[in-house]
Amino acid sequence: MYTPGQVAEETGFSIDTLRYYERIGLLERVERNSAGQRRFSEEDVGWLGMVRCLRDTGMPIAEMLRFAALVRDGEETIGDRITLLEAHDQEVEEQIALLRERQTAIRRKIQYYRDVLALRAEVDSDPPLPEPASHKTSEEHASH
Amino acid sequence: MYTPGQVAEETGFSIDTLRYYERIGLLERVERNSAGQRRFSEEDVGWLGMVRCLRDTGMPIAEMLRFAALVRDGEETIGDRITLLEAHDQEVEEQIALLRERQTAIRRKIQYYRDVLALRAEVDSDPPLPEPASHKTSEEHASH
DNA sequence: GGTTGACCTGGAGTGCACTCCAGGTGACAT
DNA sequence: ATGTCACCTGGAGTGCACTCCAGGTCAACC
Repeated sequence: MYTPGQVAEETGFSIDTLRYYERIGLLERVERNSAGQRRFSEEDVGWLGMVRCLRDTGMPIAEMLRFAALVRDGEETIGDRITLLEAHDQEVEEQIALLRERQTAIRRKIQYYRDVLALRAEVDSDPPLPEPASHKTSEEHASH
Repeated sequence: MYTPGQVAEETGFSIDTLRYYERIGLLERVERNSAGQRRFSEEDVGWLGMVRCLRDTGMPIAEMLRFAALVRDGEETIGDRITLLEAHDQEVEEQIALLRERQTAIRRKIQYYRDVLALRAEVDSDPPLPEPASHKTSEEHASH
């Protein structure tokens, strides 16, 4: 049995968020002690671990609620749970791929800036080089 | 010169979003034709490509505005731009690492569900196996 | 017996990033 | 002339996921 503070500590959700999750039904009615304070079970904490995974991977709350409903409805929904999680896994895969792609572009940009600096340093240290006619370098972001 | 519709098409930002970006200064005052309609330059579109990278990798608008300000302030800010982008690149790296980690946990869960199904199929086909005393498998999510 | 400190409730407020709307303009096709 | 289409403006509204608040309850320590 864990106090709200302990669970907040362990799961990284704030106490307010835990209450919020209970209110909207993402967390099943948590037990209380005699004073009406929440006492989270091991199972609650385990479920919150799952919620954390799903949330950190961008699953909207509405879908987590659907998943929670499946879990509540017992073993006969395991097939559906697999389907749901696999679809989500696929989305995570795509998220990562997009991130990597964008990251590559950002790194190219960084390299571009580095090149500009290097070039400037070179020009500053050398006496003016013989330069081809036109100028006006039209700056960067024709990026691709 | 591109019409708003074309830019929306190319960059994936809605026309409303383009207007919004201009309003808040993320996009510099876009040129207009005689009728007051926007005509985006090649440079605008290039910049929007950068904005897309940053946005897709989770950079908040406030920070994109800081970056935009650096770009506006000319070449002497290139060092700062590199610093900013490198910090962001680092964050993207961490994002991806977290995503991968959570994904692994989700996949473990999927596998767990698969095992449950497999086990059930086995039990259903065989006659009841000799089973140790206690029951009530306390269900899943003590995940790890 | 008084003061922390951790918790409770219902409900209101926040921040972010858009998104929508009403009412209007100008260019072009039928 | 009459649509209709793509665009314009300022401002209001939306959706999501929290986060905060006022006022209150217990238990425990000084």
